[in-house]
Amino acid sequence: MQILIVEDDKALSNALKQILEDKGYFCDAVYDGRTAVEYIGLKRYDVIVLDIMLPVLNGFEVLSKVRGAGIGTPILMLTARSAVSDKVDALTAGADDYLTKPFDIEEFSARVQALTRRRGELIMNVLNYGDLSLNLKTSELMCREKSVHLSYKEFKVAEMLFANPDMIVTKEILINNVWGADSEATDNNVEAYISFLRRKIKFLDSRVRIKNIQKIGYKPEVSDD
Amino acid sequence: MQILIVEDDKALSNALKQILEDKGYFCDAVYDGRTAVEYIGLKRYDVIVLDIMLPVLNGFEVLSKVRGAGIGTPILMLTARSAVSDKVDALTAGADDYLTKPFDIEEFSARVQALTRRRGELIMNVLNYGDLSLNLKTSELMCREKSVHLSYKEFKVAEMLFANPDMIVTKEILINNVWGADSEATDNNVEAYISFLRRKIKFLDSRVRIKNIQKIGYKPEVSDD
DNA sequence: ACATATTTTAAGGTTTTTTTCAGAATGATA
DNA sequence: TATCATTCTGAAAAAAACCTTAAAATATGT
Repeated sequence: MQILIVEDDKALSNALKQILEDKGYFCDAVYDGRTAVEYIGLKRYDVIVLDIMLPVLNGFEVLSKVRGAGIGTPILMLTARSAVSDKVDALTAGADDYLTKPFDIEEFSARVQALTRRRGELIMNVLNYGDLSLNLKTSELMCREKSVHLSYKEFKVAEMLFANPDMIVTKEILINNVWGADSEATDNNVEAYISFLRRKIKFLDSRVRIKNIQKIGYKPEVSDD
Repeated sequence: MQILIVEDDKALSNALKQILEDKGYFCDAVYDGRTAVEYIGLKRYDVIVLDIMLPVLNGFEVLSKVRGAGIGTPILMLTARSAVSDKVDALTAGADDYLTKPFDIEEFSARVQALTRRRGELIMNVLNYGDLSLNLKTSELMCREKSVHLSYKEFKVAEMLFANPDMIVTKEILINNVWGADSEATDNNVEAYISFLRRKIKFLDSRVRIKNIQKIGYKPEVSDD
């Protein structure tokens, strides 16, 4: 398990490194945003621990570059004060979890460990796709500043699509997973919900699109414009 | 099962080796393109995992040497970033599957496993013929940079032709497989679809042609010019 | 029970796919 | 070469799949 620690306070950085290495993780530590982006481009990490206050590029800038490059590595953000707006910013910017300084060591390892669970059974708070992030706890769909609430079924459909971005999700699969295998739901139900989701994604000014491949199914993609 | 890992990032290489050996595969790891070609010439592998960015010879060059030597070992390409053109290149150059870095471990093993299924029941994501490759999931037909979407029936016809490039596929077989044995479809339906396909293949500037043998059927071939 | 939010249903519109058909082109045969 | 059968192709019609929206029906919370 490879972890990147991005934290300019060297004392803290060393401490975190120590803690994680004791748990058997392999860690790289960097001390500014630009170097972090370089490292992330070069090597595959399982988790990135990212401070917000950083020289050169700050945490949010790093985050948006990373997500912008289509890299979905789980990110644990370290926010200085407990300012609510920072937490919210971190999550809307595509982080998977955040922790407010000062924090408890046990708390810290627990969060990292949660993020290293292999995907699928990963306990994530947030599911990222493109510039969108779906908060799995609150059903909020966010893109940069904006955010909308998804209804239960909208949420389930979005989760299906964004959790398996490589595969094309058929209407049948959606019906089975969202409405239930023995339901009466028709293709039109799915179509209606895809339409609802598209409207909300458009409202968020996201670059994500839900593409239809006739007779096969739906698949999310990131558009160019 | 013998697997060759061609990846110059030693950390990643070791990780992949570990993963595959845990699953019971025997792995060799090499760190540059030339050595890879040597190994492949010497020993028979069941799957080759091939990075694109490599010292001495890059992934594409290795791929074309291997295929040029008439070696058909399934190849899983690792492309950095999700640059679409790289994916397309990998597939058109004769790879059997690709994976975008960074990737999920489960995803990786699943792909390798898919490629080690004994041929015939091989689960392929892509069907190659000449300079064309047909994405079996998305119904995209690609040739170098370009790519077009095939409709359901176009796709089925193309699949029939390219999956059995040695045999001449009769109209009857096509009708049975694409339209269904009890359908009303006439020979002209087949002719129309062959025409659609030819137009799209021409649009892609491919060297593949669909040849007609009077009163018998159709067969794909690679033209000289 | 009321207001609010969610889900279902249905109808009309749009787009894509498929079929049809007629004329042109090609190939086989005498 | 003339004739006939087969195949090719483009345009248009028909069908199917999909999208969107509004309104009706349900569900949920206060």
